[in-house]
Amino acid sequence: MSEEPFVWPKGVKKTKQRMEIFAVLEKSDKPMSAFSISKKLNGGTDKNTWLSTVYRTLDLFEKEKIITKISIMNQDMALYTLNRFAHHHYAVCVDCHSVIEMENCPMETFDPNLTDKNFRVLGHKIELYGYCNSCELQVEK
Amino acid sequence: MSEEPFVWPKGVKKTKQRMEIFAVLEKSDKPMSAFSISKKLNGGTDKNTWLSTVYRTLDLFEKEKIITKISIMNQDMALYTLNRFAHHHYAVCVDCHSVIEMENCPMETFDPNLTDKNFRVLGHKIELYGYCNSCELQVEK
DNA sequence: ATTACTGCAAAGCATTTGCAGACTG
DNA sequence: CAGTCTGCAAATGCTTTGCAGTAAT
Repeated sequence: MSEEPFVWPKGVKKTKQRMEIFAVLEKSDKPMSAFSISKKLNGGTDKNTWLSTVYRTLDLFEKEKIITKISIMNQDMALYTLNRFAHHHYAVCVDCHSVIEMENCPMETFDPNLTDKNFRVLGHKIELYGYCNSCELQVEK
Repeated sequence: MSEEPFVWPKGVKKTKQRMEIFAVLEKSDKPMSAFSISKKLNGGTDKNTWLSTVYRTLDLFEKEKIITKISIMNQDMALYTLNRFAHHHYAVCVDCHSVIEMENCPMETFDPNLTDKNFRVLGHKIELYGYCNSCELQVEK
């Protein structure tokens, strides 16, 4: 289940804040926004403090390949998720914006056929959109 | 090649601005940002005017299913493309942000397997990212 | 001690909104 | 003419940045 706990890069200080942010991401099975992370950190309070630190930490983690930043259609905030859980793709409800994980990846069996264009593929991002169960039921309103 | 020219929805006025914005999108084979559209409209000048109208028109077009709004990873601006060209997917250079179109769609032959989760899939969005040819050559810098 | 990090406040930037005047049908 | 649109300017909301004090190594 747990992979190696992950090593702090040298020169990077292991602060309380960073460890807490990591812990929050680790406990969540869904990608989180900077704001929702900071809310968790502040114990539910809406204190705006921390937010810039959260962003800076997320940038750092992303640079260090610890997390992945994803930006979802019609959602104004970026979401972040531990790479441990990465290479998952998501289905997003166009109504309530809830996020469901896809079990497998269409790209596993697909050749994008870009070699003639000299494009070196590093990765990919896939999103489905549609209606989740509860919003589907209310579509007529 | 050309599908039906598309009908203006009733109640929606056919103004000079809207027609020009449509024309710009029609001439471009790549998705464009609101800003780049407005630059084209202003004949290359950086006039900030128009921008809100461009956004409003793009929102309208999107609502009327004339265009599709896409938001690309690590790119802060939304991009818009005529649906006539839609259901294409893109490879984006992580360095210079140039956009290359993919010829075919991995989802054509893929079952996301979400029916058990009661998610009604309306559509999808796929992006590859990596290095385009010219950036690949400069990677060492 | 050094060097990196945090909190705070202020700035940036894409996008949205309010409003009065201008234009379409 | 009536009802929509446009331009302008100001507001919004997420994210970034500068700086002086604080904490990690």
